[in-house]
Amino acid sequence: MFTLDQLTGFIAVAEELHFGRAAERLNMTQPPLSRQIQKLEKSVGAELLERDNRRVELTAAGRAFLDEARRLMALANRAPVTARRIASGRQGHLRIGFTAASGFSILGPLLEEIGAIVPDVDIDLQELVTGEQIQGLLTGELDLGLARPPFDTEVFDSHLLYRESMVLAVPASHPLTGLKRDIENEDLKDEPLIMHSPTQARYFYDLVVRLHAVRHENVVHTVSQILTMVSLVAAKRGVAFVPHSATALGIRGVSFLPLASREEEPVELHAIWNRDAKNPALARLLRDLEFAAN
Amino acid sequence: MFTLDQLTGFIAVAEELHFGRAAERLNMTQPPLSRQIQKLEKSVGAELLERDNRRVELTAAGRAFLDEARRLMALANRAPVTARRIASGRQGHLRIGFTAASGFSILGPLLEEIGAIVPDVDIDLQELVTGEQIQGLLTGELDLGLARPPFDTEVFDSHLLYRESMVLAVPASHPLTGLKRDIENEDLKDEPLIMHSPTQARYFYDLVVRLHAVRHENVVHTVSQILTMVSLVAAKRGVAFVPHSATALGIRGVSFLPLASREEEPVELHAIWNRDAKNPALARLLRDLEFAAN
DNA sequence: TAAACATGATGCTCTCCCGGTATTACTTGA
DNA sequence: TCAAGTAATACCGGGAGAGCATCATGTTTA
Repeated sequence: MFTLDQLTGFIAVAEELHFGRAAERLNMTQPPLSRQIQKLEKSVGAELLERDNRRVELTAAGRAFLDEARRLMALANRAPVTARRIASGRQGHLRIGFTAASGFSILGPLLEEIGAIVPDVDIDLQELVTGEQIQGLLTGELDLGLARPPFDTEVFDSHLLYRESMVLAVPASHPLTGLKRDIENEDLKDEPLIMHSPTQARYFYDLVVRLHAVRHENVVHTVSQILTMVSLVAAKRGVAFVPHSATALGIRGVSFLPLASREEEPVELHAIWNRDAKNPALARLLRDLEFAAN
Repeated sequence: MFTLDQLTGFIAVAEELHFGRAAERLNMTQPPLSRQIQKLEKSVGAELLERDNRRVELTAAGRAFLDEARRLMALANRAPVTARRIASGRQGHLRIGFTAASGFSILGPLLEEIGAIVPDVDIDLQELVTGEQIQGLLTGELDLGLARPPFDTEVFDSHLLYRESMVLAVPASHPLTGLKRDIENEDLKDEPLIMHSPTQARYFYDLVVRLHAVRHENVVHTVSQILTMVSLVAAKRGVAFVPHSATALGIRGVSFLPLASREEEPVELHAIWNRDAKNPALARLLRDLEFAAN
């Protein structure tokens, strides 16, 4: 097999058509360059340059090989650059999971910020519920999640992205829409309720139970996605507790009413990532976004 | 700059994810392989493999670099093969000039033969009159010509491809078409004649003058291309001496009549080439077609 | 819990390759 | 016929790379 040095030598000679000048260009003397070319020709198995003591010219095989040699050197020069860019996180792939609700609030601005920080990193987006995101982060299929607590802080680092209030979604014609004050738990004691799934949407379930003293006998549906909830409200199946960002969903026939609550903005959205993830693009992103661990 | 050996080593380790087995595959021992990888990483400027004492795995940069390394090695392996094929004449370019008339006779079968002998050689065809072909062969813009004598046998080698008779082209309604015998020079003493150019079509000019005692006062046009001649005959401008292959042109309104002649098939077509042409594809073609020099 | 094992890294030595200097061989032009 | 130019060759010295022996460290096993 030939060496890249031999290729460099050959390219120089092919361009200069003169061993002495080519050697000068390569900061070496002529004899070793002659030998380089001889070895190259031997390993290629074809005469590349025709040379008598007066002139040097390319053979047909040499012209073709010159093309290949140039391509080879270009590739050889580019490969380390690419590798370094990936190692430094300026280039590469980033797989981001997000919940449907976050898609309507923080996702857009966040992606814009990411695009400004690492413009050459390809972003793969996947809409996934929190549980699926956790799974993906564990198996390495995901680099970053936009999800809700709780998660194992032994395994994951996180950064609070966003807080918002909880609001009550009601059918547009509902009597409560006439109320001039925040909704109290008492106002809902006879309302049919569309409730979060205690397994699939445990975060909301726990939050609503804790803050709003849900009467379980009022629950008419149990669902896991905010979008489904709002659709059911629009269909007049009942009322539902949803995060404020759900107002951006733009579904007709639904009104959103403020809730009286002990906590101002109890709904949290976190960016979470595997503590020992290896993706350099993630590392750079976290650094530049100043998502200090935890 | 890294070496191709380092790339080979890296590819082996990346595929085995085990230095010992990779070294075995490369017929070497493990320590120099470890050092190869270290040097490669240093020259690339990025960590490509993450290795503790138990496992080896690729970094993100390593995965990308592996792709590039494979491409590089594939190119490096292919380049000499291509060069050898071109040097042996099995691959490459062949530029062939031909006269319009030969395009209707020998060119098709010849190209078929060439395609069978050197299927991977690209053939560039150019229709050129003999003089232009000679020029092209001298400057190296052409490898092979299909042309008529004379040419300088000091510079060119040649091979007689084809002989044919001369025939007389006359308008379809012409009185001579009634004749039941070959045309004699005497029959043409009052016929308007479309004649070959003594400069541009010197071969035909000389031939016709020598064999058919042209009366110059009968010449109504002087043209250089057979196709033009036959068109003028069709337009009833006169009669013309053309090679027999002109009957294949398929122009309406023209009849071709046999000529009495001292020579059976006086019109020659030669393959000619520059004696010291360098194109290996030409050398192989001439060898395989058994076009012994001259 | 300690010993054996597995595996990548390191130290050392030897050989071979590569580059430099000096010289040769050959061609060309004055 | 000689001078100049240019690629090839001879010879030598330094450095890179391969192998062997060994180390460091983490895992498995008794």
